[in-house]
Amino acid sequence: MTDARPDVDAGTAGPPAGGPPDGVRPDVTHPRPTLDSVAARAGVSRQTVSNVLNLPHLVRAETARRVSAAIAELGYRPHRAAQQLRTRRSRLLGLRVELSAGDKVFDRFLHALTEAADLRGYRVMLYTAGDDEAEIAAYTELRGRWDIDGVVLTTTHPGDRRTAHLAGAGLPCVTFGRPWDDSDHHPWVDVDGAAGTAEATRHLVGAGRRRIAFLGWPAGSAVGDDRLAGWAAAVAAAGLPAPEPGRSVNDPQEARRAADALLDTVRPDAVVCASDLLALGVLSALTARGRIAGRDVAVTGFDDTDIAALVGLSSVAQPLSEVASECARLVTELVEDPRRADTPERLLLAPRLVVRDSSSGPP
Amino acid sequence: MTDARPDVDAGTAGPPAGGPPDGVRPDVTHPRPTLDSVAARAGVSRQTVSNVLNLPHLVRAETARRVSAAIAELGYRPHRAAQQLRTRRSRLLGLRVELSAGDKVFDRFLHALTEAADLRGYRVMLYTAGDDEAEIAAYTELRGRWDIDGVVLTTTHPGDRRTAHLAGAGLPCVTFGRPWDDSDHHPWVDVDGAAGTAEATRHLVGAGRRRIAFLGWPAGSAVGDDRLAGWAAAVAAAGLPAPEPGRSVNDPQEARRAADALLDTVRPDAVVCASDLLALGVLSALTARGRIAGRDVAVTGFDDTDIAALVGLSSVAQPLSEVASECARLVTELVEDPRRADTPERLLLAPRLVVRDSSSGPP
DNA sequence: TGATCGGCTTGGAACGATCCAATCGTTGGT
DNA sequence: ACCAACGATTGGATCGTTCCAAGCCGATCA
Repeated sequence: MTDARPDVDAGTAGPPAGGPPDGVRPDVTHPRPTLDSVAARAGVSRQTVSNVLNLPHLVRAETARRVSAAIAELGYRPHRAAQQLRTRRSRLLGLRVELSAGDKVFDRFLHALTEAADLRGYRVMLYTAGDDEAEIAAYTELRGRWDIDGVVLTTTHPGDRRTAHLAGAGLPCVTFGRPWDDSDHHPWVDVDGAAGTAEATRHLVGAGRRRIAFLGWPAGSAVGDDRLAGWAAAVAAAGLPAPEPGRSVNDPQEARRAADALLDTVRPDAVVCASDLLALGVLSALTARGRIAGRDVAVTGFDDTDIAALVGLSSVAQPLSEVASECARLVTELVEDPRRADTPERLLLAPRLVVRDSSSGPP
Repeated sequence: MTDARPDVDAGTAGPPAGGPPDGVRPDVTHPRPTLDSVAARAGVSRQTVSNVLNLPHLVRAETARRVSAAIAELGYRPHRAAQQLRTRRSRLLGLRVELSAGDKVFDRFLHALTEAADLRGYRVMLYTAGDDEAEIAAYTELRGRWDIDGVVLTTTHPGDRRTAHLAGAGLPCVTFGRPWDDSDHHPWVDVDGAAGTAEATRHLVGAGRRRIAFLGWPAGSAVGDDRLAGWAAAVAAAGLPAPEPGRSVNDPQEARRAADALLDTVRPDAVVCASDLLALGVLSALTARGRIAGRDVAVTGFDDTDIAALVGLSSVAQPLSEVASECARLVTELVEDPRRADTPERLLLAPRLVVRDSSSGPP
């Protein structure tokens, strides 16, 4: 349930009592309660009921009590469509549904965002788009026809034109992901990837590792460069060497090859990886040469996917619930007070390392 | 955000072209076009415009043309909230967002459903619920306040009380998943698990395997029993023995143990598994004893998850796009013509085996 | 020619909420 | 005791669409 208000509903206690399978009364018979019917019952006017709900300070306590009772008895709930027609607010947030790469990250974000939005009286409405241009085209429809109040964007990248369009259309938005170029005139929430790899690196240093390599994606990826930077800074801070990083795209075969090359050339006693999939490549390469992850070479991944838990891989976990609830907060605040657009908030949240066998053996 | 893609900038083609970043006109100045403004422009009445859109056969061709032109010029789009207020139809479908088990199944279904619904002029709205009772409680809010037209349920199970409640409340629904007990007075779409394991079994028979075992979940799981039945039927049809099935919950360690036991006692030359995770247990057990999957023992999984593709595991894939589009069709048809509730459609779609190395070597 | 019929078209009412201006009832000041 | 000021409450208008019953018009038929 969503509402924080005193809604009765009841319906719970009573046993099914046999007979037709509805503890729920078929509301078809009873017409839906409206402001007027509540007002009639409480012996006040329509507007007073509305005030009780929206501007309680205008109503005398005694009156408010009577009205609340009537609301509860009738099971009244304001009708969104009517509110929306009058106020031009839908309390609907748009979210583009992505085919995630199998890491449950988007899934979990989606779940958390739905809950966080719910707490604020908003709902998440989905849309799809083949690419950014299609998404930009979809905004017209989403705004004009469905009247969404705001948008949550999830995969920012350099040269992202979406936020500029949204700003131009006056549609509030937040991004999960920082803007990777200058255009940051919108609020955003992101996870500090560099802090994550840095924490992983420090953990390895603390475990006695001295030759810590990095396996990342090809240079030029914003997210990837960020994660690399964290490792580089941490090894430098520890006074350790920073061997040339390995590079691979996110593909099992390719990752395995890159891991092999890295093990051969660098001969590290630990590898920090930019993703769990890359880390799996390292684990596989280690197994193939009869070496044991966590004992011979420590390995860490990134994103704390199911696979990581499955194979005992230490991994950096993103605080997705927090990200989602901040996204919900920022975008709804912007909806409810557009002046905030002038001073957008930016949040960089710290991830946290989940330690498993792959990094906890003796050095 | 996280994104596993190493996205190089690209920056696409078009230069920002300088100037303010909006090809979009700020509609703030021009008030939103309404039926009335379109009517004025076309020189007809409000209702005629509405008829052009909703009941075109009532309007003379020439008039319709004029009206259409006016609609196009003004960029008019009917306002959902107003329509909804009048017609009591929101064109919103509710879907409970689940924390899936890491197999991308729910993700892909979600994406496909959003697209399929879109094609029919509907949108998917998300909600969460801790358990079925909470979900049932949420219906009141979703229906009464958000006015959703229908619900798509995704994880049916024996003793599922949700559909009965929805029927009682008169809220249309479809389930992805057949009802596992008698109460099937609602349309549903499901994937024929038995057909899937049967196909996998026949494939193994065709590849020369003669001692085909089954590794499933503990008895009593509806989905699991179904998948087992397909295997049992197929081995029987081939005149092969049906060894006692192995049983394990969906846990890596446990699956490995069960696989070991199965290999020891049954000594099969092929194993059909009820899930990819169980199949991974078999693969792991094989590797540990120096035997090669696909050559010594053929293995198939179920669900065609990423992991299956990753390790070259043959797996039964569900036709999720089709499931989603049928779900969308069934629920929207029900919304638009409630009489169909008397004769609910039921669809059992056949999955398809994706053959990989784990089952394609010589017997 | 005038009444009848059907096809299009029309304006008014309704959906259920909020905004607004006006009203009512108290209280306080003089 | 009267008026002003203020707080609480009221009825009417409004958002943009669809439903409804009535109206207009030209064509058909007696």
